[in-house]
Amino acid sequence: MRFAPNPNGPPTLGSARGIIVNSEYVKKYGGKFIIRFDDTDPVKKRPMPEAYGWYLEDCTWLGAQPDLVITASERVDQYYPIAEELIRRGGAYVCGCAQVVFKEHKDKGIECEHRDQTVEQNLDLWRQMLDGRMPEGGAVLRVKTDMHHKDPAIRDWPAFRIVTASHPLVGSKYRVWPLLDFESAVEDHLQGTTHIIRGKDLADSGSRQRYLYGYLGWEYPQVIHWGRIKIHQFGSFSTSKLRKAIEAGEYTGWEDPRVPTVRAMRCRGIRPEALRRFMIDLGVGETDISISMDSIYAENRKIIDPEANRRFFVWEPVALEIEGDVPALARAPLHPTADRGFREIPAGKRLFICKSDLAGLQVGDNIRLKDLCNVEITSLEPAQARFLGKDMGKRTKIIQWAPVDGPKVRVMKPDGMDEGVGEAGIAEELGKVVQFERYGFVRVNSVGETIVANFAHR
RNA sequence: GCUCCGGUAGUGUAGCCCGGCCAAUCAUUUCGGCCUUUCAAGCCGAAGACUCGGGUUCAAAUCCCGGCCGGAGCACCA
Repeated sequence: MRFAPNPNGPPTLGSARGIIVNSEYVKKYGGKFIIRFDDTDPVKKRPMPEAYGWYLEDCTWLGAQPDLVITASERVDQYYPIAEELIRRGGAYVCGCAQVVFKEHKDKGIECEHRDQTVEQNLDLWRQMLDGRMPEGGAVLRVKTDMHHKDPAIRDWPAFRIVTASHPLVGSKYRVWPLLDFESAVEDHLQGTTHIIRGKDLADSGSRQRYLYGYLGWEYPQVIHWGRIKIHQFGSFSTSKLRKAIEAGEYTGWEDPRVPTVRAMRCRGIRPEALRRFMIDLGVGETDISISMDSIYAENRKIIDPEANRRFFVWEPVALEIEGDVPALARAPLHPTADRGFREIPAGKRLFICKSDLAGLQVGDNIRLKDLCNVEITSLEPAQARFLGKDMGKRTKIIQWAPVDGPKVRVMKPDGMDEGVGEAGIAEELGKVVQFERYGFVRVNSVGETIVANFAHR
């Protein structure tokens, strides 16, 4: 099995599906999981040098360590002898038609004059392509299929073209570059690929590539196609679009919580196992699907809920003055069910509560400040209350609070940000996932003057 | 225009190949209830689907034909 990305950005959730499902089949049935970088276009889909490493990192994080990593751009000279053999067997010809001309021939099912060239003529022209006597755009090497094939998409397809631009990885080492159908077909054979899962946008590739396999006497792998995947919360996205948006400064980078990359998920505290379960559950259907992050979040919650410590965070804080014997210190459990000890939070007569909580209160209401005490609201503006006692008593509304000298906390969310004050202990959770009570799960990303956390989900 | 591929609850998914055990699985979602020092989690319950029309058959989600709807390919992109 293989996963064959173009490294023009880091893996997205769409890539994650390919990585996870392919590697899962290998885990289940044996075989090898290969990452193959299809980076044979130095211009239109120009690869990004950093992205190669990003793929490997994210694969490992996703629990899909590849058995082999190959990079097409470093192997182009291995493709040339195969092209030559193909020409010798009469399976390909050098076509000098202008693009628009050939397009018309294709649509009408007309064979061009280059198709009848002899093997010797083709070999000579091929060498001219290789050694620079042929200009860029001057000719392509075409695989002979059938110009009367009922599906125009299959008719004599191009296998190599001349590109003089420098490649980010191998520079100007090659001037004749293979196109995907050729490169992919040859590598699949070279690596002994038995099963391919790929997007249904490549469904016609099989028909094209079978001609090549036929000329060379190779056996074509089993293929499954799957539909497009869309995510409600992110809409449709493409790596190149994201890249533009990031370069334009719309996002802080590839790890921005608003972006559907694997690394952004990691920085939000989404666990690889949650992604794996989700992607495996999706299966390999051919239907286009439009999924919701909710399912991923639900999987993730099952994993992190038992592990995440609880902390107080008050967004849009407003001060509440309390009259009476408010304890100076609160002892709150780090986790509601697991026996993990307590955290101590300084309290006192002046505390922060959420503006939205205050908005739901009326004078005379009794509320519980969680793990601290009960109070009765005596005034709304300014917010004032009276200490009632430390005991819980009968059921009352329970809200969280924060000390007035607590650290500033900023939570970056997929759809904005929240700012407020939290308990000092949050700083101890750097890099970890915690639950801000009555708010949601976050990953603490940086600790400084302001603590910055990325929102995972509720 | 030519070609190919799909269509099960709001969203995914199982079942379809090899027709009956399907008054259709599981998850998510939404809504109730229980529990609870979080509007979390957990537990209990409810809601909600075979695209339509023909045909074959004792019997169709499953097989056949047609319509409708959706997606993809027809690049010197991947």
